[in-house]
Amino acid sequence: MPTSKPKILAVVGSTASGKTSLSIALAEALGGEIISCDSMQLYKRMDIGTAKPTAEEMRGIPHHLIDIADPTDGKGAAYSCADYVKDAKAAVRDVLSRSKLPIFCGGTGLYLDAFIRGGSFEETVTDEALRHELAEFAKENGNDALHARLCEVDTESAAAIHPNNVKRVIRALEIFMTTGKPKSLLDRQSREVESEFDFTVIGLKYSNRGILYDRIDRRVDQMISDGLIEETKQLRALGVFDTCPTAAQAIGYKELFPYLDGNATFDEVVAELKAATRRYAKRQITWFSARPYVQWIDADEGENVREFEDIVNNAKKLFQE
RNA sequence: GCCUCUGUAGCUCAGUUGGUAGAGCAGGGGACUGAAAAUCCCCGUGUCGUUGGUUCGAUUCCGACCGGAGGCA
Repeated sequence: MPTSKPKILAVVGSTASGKTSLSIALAEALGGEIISCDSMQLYKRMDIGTAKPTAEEMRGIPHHLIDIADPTDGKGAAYSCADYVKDAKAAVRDVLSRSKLPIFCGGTGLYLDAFIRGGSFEETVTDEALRHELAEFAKENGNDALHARLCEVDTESAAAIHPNNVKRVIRALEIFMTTGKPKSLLDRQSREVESEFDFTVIGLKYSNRGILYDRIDRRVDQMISDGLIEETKQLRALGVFDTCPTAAQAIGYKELFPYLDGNATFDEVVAELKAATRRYAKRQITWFSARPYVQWIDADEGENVREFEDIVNNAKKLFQE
């Protein structure tokens, strides 16, 4: 006889879709606390560029899994999806212990997906030296040669990963070489475990992509006037982008380097940052659209963004059904 | 005013020794459970500035005109 599972809410959507304010309004309305699901906001010091909610925006709602890793301590680099699943589980228990509703909010689809699907990962394995070695192998012998090596030990993963996707091929090989088990087997095992939670996942959707892109443009301009350039200089001075490869991937900083180095104009670099953010939004939309568990609500209607209150009410209705 | 260069995809440009054209970027679609704001895959018809001429056939050659860049007494 299965006992009823604890209910959990999640708000997803692309960058600049408005999920942060929606999640906070829902937390206020439903007595919840936010569990961030963002691979970049979890880093300390990276505030403006990651659009981390400010204390004012949080409106007193507790936020979890923000500022939990320090990109300057050298260890932040190792943070992975597996760590996230572990940390999220602890955060959910913590929130539930206070009889509050855990509300996930974030755009890192992989992290949320891994958590929702349940299951757990084997000991996190990362071997920088091995990665480097495999990358060299691919460079010297070609992508296909590296892919062939994966094919020998894990046909299933090899079939699922394009030979040119070297990063993924390396990761699959790394998993096999450090755990002795093929990634495809581990994935299958984790799929057999059912989630211990009852999830409602709400996605914010813009039928009119132009509206979303305008929001992105405006948000980038806002970040600039909030001091993004200064923040980038500080993070750079701290060596964040050299010592923390994951943080170095964040959109919002690396795009500005050419300007800071005098190799591009300010306008060029801002345009590039906007374009990079648009591309990211597109990838997020593709990802979330393919998740069967997402229930979509419209954020826009024709040429306009809908009333925030309507959006909140629709989300509440979906959760309570 | 004269001379030279230039006008091709939303942008930057390549090309056709005359048989209606192709790259990069942007954009669109997609994949993805262990680095994911990352990584990877697929998608290119556009009055070839306008208008006359030569030609079986012109975006390509010639002329004029219009726009842009540079040079010269």
